[in-house]
Amino acid sequence: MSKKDSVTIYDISKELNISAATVSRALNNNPKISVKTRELVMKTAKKLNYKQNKLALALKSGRTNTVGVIVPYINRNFFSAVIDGIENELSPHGYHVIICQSHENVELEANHVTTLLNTKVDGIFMSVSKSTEDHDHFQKVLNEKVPLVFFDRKKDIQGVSSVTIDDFKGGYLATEHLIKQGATRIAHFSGNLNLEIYRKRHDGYIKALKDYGLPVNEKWIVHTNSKIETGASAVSELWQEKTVPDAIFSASDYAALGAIQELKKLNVSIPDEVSIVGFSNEPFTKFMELPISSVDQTPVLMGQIAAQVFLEQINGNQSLSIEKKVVLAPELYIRKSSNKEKNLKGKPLASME
Amino acid sequence: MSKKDSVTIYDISKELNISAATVSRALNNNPKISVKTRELVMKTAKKLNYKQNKLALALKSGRTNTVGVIVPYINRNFFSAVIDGIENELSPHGYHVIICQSHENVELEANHVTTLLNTKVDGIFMSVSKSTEDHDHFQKVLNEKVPLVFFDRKKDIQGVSSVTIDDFKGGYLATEHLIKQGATRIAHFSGNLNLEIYRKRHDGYIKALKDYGLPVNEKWIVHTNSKIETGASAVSELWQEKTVPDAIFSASDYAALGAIQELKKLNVSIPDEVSIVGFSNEPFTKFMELPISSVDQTPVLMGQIAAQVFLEQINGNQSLSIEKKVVLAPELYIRKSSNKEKNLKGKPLASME
DNA sequence: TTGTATGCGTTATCAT
DNA sequence: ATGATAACGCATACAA
Repeated sequence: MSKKDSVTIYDISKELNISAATVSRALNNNPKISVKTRELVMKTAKKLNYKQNKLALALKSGRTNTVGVIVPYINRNFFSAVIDGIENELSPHGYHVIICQSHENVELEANHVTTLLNTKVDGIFMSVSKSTEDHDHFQKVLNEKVPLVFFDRKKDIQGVSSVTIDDFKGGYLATEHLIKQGATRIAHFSGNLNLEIYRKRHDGYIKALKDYGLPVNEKWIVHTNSKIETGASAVSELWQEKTVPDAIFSASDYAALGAIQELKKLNVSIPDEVSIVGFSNEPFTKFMELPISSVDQTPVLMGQIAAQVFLEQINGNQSLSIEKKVVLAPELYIRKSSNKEKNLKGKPLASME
Repeated sequence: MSKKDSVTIYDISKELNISAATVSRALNNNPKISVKTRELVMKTAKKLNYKQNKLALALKSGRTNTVGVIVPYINRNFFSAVIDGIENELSPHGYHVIICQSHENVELEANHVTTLLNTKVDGIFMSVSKSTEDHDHFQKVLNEKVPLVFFDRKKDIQGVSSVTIDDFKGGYLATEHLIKQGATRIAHFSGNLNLEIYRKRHDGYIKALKDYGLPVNEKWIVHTNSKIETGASAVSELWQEKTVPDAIFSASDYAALGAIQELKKLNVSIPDEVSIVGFSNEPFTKFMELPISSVDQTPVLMGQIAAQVFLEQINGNQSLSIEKKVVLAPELYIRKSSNKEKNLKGKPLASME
C-alpha cells in the first residue's frame, strides 16, 4: 500500500550496476541482450521478488488487459453463466474481467460505461438493460475506439458486434414441438414485446402456428413477465373461458412454473391435457418433480463466443471497425411437461435428459 | 485505443494558456485556486470532453479503486449472490470488482492472487478452493499489505479478516427443528468433513442430538457431496437396513433433493414418514412441488459485510493490521419437506414462506 | 550489447 | 493564486 514497498526494475539495475533499460529488456526477453546479463537479471529479479507493475505498463502501453462486463444482475443464472464463459475464454489470454450491474437502469448503465472507459478497459461486453433507449453511452464507447460487444440483449448500432441466440427459432422450435405433440390450441405467455428478444420469440410462435395451419388467437397471447405469479394468474384467467388451450409456450420459465402450479390447482393434468414449454432452461426446470421443457440459450457458449469476437477485434486491424453479428442456435430440452410419448425418437434438434 | 486520442490536462492548459498544475488543482477543487480560473477550467474541460485518466492517477497514488474477488465458480447461486452483495456495497464508493474463478484449483487460485497483486488491486476477497492447503499465496497478499477478506470458506491466518456464517448453528437449527417435529432417528448427509464448513454443520447436528438426549448413530452419518445422485444412493443404502431414519439433515440441497427423489420411488411419504432439511437455500428448493426446507446462508448480506470490513480496513490505520471475524447467523426456512403441522407458530429463529 | 533520455497523465512539492 | 519540476514504473527511440 504505502507505495515504495514494491521492488522495481531500478532496484534490480542498482543491484547489478546496469541500467534500468537493460533490465527491462532482459525481463522482456529482448533478443539483443547477452545471455549472461539476462540470466543475471532474471536471477536477481527472482531474488528480490520483483513483480512487474501492470499499472505502469498500462499507462505506457495504453492497454490494461482488463475488460468490463455490464449485466442487469449478476445474480441471475443466465448472466452469471455468460460471465463464466467470458472469464474462462479470456483468463488464459491474461485478461481480467470487471463486472458491473445495471439493475435494468439506464443511468446506472451509462455511469458504468463512463467509469469503465476512464479506467481504460480494453473492451466492454454488455447486455443492455430493459429501460435503455438512449444510445449516447454506446456512442461514447465507439468514439474511444474501445471494442463493444453486445450479448443476448442488443441494440442495432453501426460498428458494434453482438452475440445473441436465435429467439425466433427458439419460439418456433418450442411451438413446433407442441404442435407435434398434438396440440392445436397453443397459448403464448410473452414478455415485453417492445424488447427484441420477446418479440422474436413471439414471432417464432406465430410463424410455427401459420406453418402448420393453426389459427392465431389473440386472446391466447398473454403478456406476462418473469414472475411466477403472472404465469399463474394468466392461467386462471384463460381457464375461465369455455375453450381452453391445450398447450402453453411461455417466454419465461418462471411464468411456466406459475402456470403449472395453477393448473395443478385446477386439476388439469400435464402434459396430457396441457403441454408446457418454458424458456431459458433455468436450473430449477430440470429439478422439478414434473420437469419443465425449456429452450436453452447456451449462455456459457454465448460468453465464450463474445470473448472470441472481442479477441478477433482487438488483434485485428484497429482502424477498420469490424462488426460481427453471431447468432447462436437455441436448444430445446424436452422434459415431462410437454412429453406425452414414453419414448422419444428422431428429434434431431432437441435434446432429452 | 491508439493512445493519443484522449484529451489530457495539458490540452486544457494549452487552450487556456495556464499550467497543467493549475488545471489539475482546479479540477480537484483545490481551495487556493481563483474562482474564475476554476470555472474556466471546468468549462473547457467539459468543452473538450476531458476525462481523468484513472491509470495515471493509479500509478501516482498507488490506489486503483479496484478489488479482486476469487470464487470457485461464479456460475453458482451462492457465489454470484455474494458477489452481488460486494458489488452493490462497493460500487457507490467508486470501486470496481474484478472476478476470478479458481475452479476449486489451488494453482489457479494462487495465479489469480499473483495477477491481482500485479494489477495492484486495493483488496482481495476470496472463498478458498476445496483443494487449498497451502498458505503461501495468502502470505504474499499480506506482505503487500493488501487487505484480504475471506468469506464462507476461510483459513485461519493471522491478520486476515473473514465473514462466514455460523455453520455449527445452521446444523444445530436444522437438527433441532427436525427433533421438534418429532424425529428421533435423524440421519446426516455430510460433505467432506475435512472442510471446516461441513465439519461444523456436522458438529451442530451432533450437539443438537446430544442436547435432546438422542443417540448418535454413526451409520446414519453418510458422506455425500453436492450431487443429486449421492443423496439418492445414500437413501437407497440406508433403506436397506431394518431400522430406517425418520429424518434427514443434509448439508447440501442437492443431496437432499436426491434423497427426496429416491424416497418417492420407495413410496416413503415426506414429511410424514421422513422429514428433510437441506442446506444453502438454493433457489430450486422453494420452487419444488414439495418445497424443501433449507438453511439460508444470507449470501448477499455476507458480501455486503465483507465489503464493509474491507472499507473499514482501507480507511483505517494501514499500519496496524486489524483482523475482524464476522460470523453471520444462518436462517432456517421451513417448508413442506419438514413441516408436519399445518400452521406454524412461535418459531422465532425460523422463517416460513 | 548496453546506456541515456523521454513520455505515458497525474499530483505534489517547492518556488514565485 | 499560479508555474515549474519531479515522481509514480515501465518501455523504447536513439546513441554509443
